[in-house]
This record gives sequence, structure tokens and C-alpha cells, in this order.
Amino acid sequence: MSHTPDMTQAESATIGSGPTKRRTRRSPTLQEKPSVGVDVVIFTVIDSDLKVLLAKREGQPFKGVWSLPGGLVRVRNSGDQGEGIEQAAHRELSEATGLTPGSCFVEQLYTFGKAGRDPRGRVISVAWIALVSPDQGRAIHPGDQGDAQWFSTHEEIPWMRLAFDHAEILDTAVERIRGKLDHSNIAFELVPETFTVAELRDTYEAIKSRTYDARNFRRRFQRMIGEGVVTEAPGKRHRGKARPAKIWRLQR
Amino acid sequence: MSHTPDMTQAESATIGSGPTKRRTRRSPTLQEKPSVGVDVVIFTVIDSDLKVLLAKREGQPFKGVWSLPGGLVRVRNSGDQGEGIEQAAHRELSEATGLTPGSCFVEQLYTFGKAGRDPRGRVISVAWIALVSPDQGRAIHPGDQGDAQWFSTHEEIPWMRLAFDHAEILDTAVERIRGKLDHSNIAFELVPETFTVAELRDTYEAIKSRTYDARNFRRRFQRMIGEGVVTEAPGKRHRGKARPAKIWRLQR
DNA sequence: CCAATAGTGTCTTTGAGACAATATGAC
DNA sequence: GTCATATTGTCTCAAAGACACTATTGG
Repeated sequence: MSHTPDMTQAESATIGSGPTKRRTRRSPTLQEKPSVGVDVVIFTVIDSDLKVLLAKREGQPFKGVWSLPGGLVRVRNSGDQGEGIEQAAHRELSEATGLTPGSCFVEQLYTFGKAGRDPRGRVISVAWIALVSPDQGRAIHPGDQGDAQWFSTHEEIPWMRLAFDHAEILDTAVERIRGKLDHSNIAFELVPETFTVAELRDTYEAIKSRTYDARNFRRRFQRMIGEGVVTEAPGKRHRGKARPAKIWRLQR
Repeated sequence: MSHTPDMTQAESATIGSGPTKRRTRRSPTLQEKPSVGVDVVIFTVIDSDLKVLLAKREGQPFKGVWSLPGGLVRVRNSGDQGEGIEQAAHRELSEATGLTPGSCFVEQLYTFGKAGRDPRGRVISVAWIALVSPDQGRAIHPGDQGDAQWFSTHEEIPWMRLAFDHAEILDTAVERIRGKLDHSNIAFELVPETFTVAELRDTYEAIKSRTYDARNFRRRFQRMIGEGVVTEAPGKRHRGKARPAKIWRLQR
């Protein structure tokens, strides 16, 4: 960053200060500022289905339309300068879900800043992904008053119209977690504290929209056991009238 | 995005509008705005070494300190709302290098928005990665007046102090291209229009800071030939007094 | 015994890494 | 011929995909 933000009207600010031989020097014009927001794509897996939390907009524009939870970053230009953008994301997540900040996985997704994406004025939005465990997910809005709700990314979302460019943000988010699924441990964020191999596999299938061969999947899981990534937990879990499964937990 | 930006003093803006049962409703307080900038991490490979373009800061703070090229996004809150953030990145890239916008690979890296990262006031910076081919890279600042310069990421950068949080941004950028190297075609952006297998391998080695077995690397390359990713180009290239190598080019 | 899911094992293919031998052109 | 690099090929191992079989429970 080598910008010179326009702090006060009094300051004679120069816009930018990079390598400037070829740069057009601008007179001390004050650069107008955009609003900066955060939008959080909150995922969970319930009933072997990848779901996202949407909120119904209360004001114009897009009043009554479903949208990603989000809000403006709280900023000050003096003193402590307000909250960081990551902090803002955690705050919005917390407000949307009631979960205590820091209780689930949050990662920055992408920043959306095309001109015109908000009709009211220039808004640049830093989008985040949050992964909420099924336990927590089911607890959220157990029949809310209709202002926030889980939607299936496979059944409902494709047919919905979302506010602003939120459809694009959501698409980007789904692609991101799909891409990371096989090369990271994010799946464990979308599974209960203790889980069976089949439950973990269901989660993989929900995210990827494909099936995994149970036997090959188990082999991958064996490797994780060998590496000490997961450990057996006490108890068994029954599914129907069949043989019960062992219980596992992530080794933190 | 479901924020309500503070457009005018007259408007009764509500901060945010997510799922709000638990949200604290704020009176129509106007949210202060941050400045939003773009910083571009411009890479090239010269002499089998990964280099980054830095600019010497002309003003306070960090006057005289090397920093990433960057500047503020040009924004308006009425009319066309100004330039998009990607457009701003291309503009900064163009200003720093003299290259025509769109002539090289640009991808968003990450957005840095901790409070206090700029002592002058709240600045949120969207960082970008640009990859410049050696041909273009060598042409840039062929002995400039010292305000912009290529630095070796392996030799010089580790010992330098950079302005703001630019060291962190640069680290993130290097990690990113290292991570993408083996799963994408970005290496071809850091190689001349036509190249030999050895040159491509040198580029891989420069980025990853490791050696690749020439024979195994060639096998990977063979696969790319089979997939039609690369095609043989006319001519041969000599390196020393040894056997000349075939020339290849990326199949766009 | 039967139904249904849990768990184990085999065969094959693909790609990565280690390593040896041959080909070609400058000198 | 010699030197230096280009190019081809072999062997081994790790991991993924396809697929068959045994184990354990409820009924």
C-alpha cells in the first residue's frame, strides 16, 4: 500500500505515490471513498445436504429478497481506526447465527468491487466463508420468525433470485470449498464433534455433489488414522437395523 | 451485500440489515468510510530468479522505503461510481510498468484490512498478483531513475524492510503462486512466448526454490504435449556449446 | 435366517521420484 | 573426439478407482 488516504480536508493529499515517472500527477483532489462491507457465506451440512444461511432483506433495495448476511465494516479514521475486516466478518457471523465469535471456521473468500454492484452508491464487499457444524447449524433458527433460514444449495438456491451480486459470491464460495475439500481438513468443520466414517463421507458427497466409493473413501480415512489426524472415540453409532459404526474425532 | 451505505447525510441509513433478531439496531448514525486501495505484487523471472517490482516511496510515511506499487481506487458515489477494483489494479500495474493494461496475467490475492495498518487513517487494501513475462520484465526500467526496481525474492527481499504491511502481502503472494504452480498453467506467464523445456523448468525452480529432476519434469511436459496444452514451435535454441533444444509455445 | 450397513482386501492404473543410458551439436 | 546439454527410458512407490468379500447387528 502506497496510497495517501485523504485524511482531512486540510491535508494536501496526493493520490497514490507508486513508481511515478509515467504517472499522471494529480492535484490535491480529495478522493471520494467507498463504503466497505463484509458478506458471509455461512455453510452447514444438514441431512447430508450442503446448506447456506440467507437473510431476508428488510430495506430497499431488494426489499424482501434473500441475501447473504452482511454489513458495513465499522471504521474510524482517528484513534484505533475501528474494527479489522476479519473482526467485522466474525461480528456479522455472530449476529446472523447467535454463535459466539471464534467458535467456527472463518476464511476470507474474495473481494467484490465492481462499480454499480450496489445501486445506492459505491460499496466494496469483502466476502468470507464460515463453516458451521451440523450441531450448531441445527440449533440456528429452530423455526425463526422468517428473517433467516437455511437453504439447500442443490435444491432451492439454483432457482432463487438473490440480492445484489450475491449469487456470484455464493457460486465462488461453493467452488472454493469444493476445491479445498480434498487438500485440507475443512470437511471436519461440517461434521459433528464425533462422527462415523459414513457421516464424513456423506459430507464429502454433499459438498462435491458426487458419490465416493465407500471402500476407497475408507482407505483414505485409514491413512488419516495412521497420520494421527483422527482418533477413535468411545461408543458406537447405529444407523437403522444394521451393524453399528465406530466413532471418531478430529485430533486437534 | 446487504449493507446500507451512507449515501448522503439526508438519508436515514441503517447499518447493515442481515438477519437481525439478535442484532442491535443502531440509530441513523453515519458510518465513517475507509479509503480503499489496491497493491500489486508484480512478479517476473529473470536469470532464473523470481523477482518482484518495488517502488520507492516519495512521501510520508515510510518516505524512501521500498513498497509495493499501489494507489487508491477511484470512486464516485454518484453516476457510474468510478472504476472497479480489478480495473484499478490494472491501472496501477500499467502505471508501474508502462505495460498496456490486459497484457499480462492479473489475479486477486487477498484483502488486507487490519485496523492501524496505515498510520494516517483507515485504509483497506485489495492486493493483486501480476505475472510479467521475462521479455516484458527485462524491458521495464532499463536503468530507471531509481524509483522502481526489480528485487530478487531470494537474495534481497529477505533482508529488506518494506513499508506498511507489504512484507506480509509479499509473503502471501509468494505462497499463493507456489501453491498454484503445480495445479495450473501460471508458469507459462513467466516464460517467454516460446521456450524450451529447460527454461520452463528453471522457472518452476525459481518459484519453488527447489530443483526438479530434469527427466521427471520432462515426463510431465510430455503429458502436456499429449493434452495439446503446448505445441512445438519452429527453430531451436542453443545453450552453450551443447545440443540445441526444441522450442515450444503454449497453445492458447 | 434375512436385511442392511460396517469393515477388509485385491487388482489395476496413474503419476511422482530416483536413477542410467543414448543423442546431438559446438569446439 | 570431447564436452555439455537434450532426450528417451526403467524401476519403484504412493494413491486413486473399480470391484468382491466378510463381519456384525436388529428383526
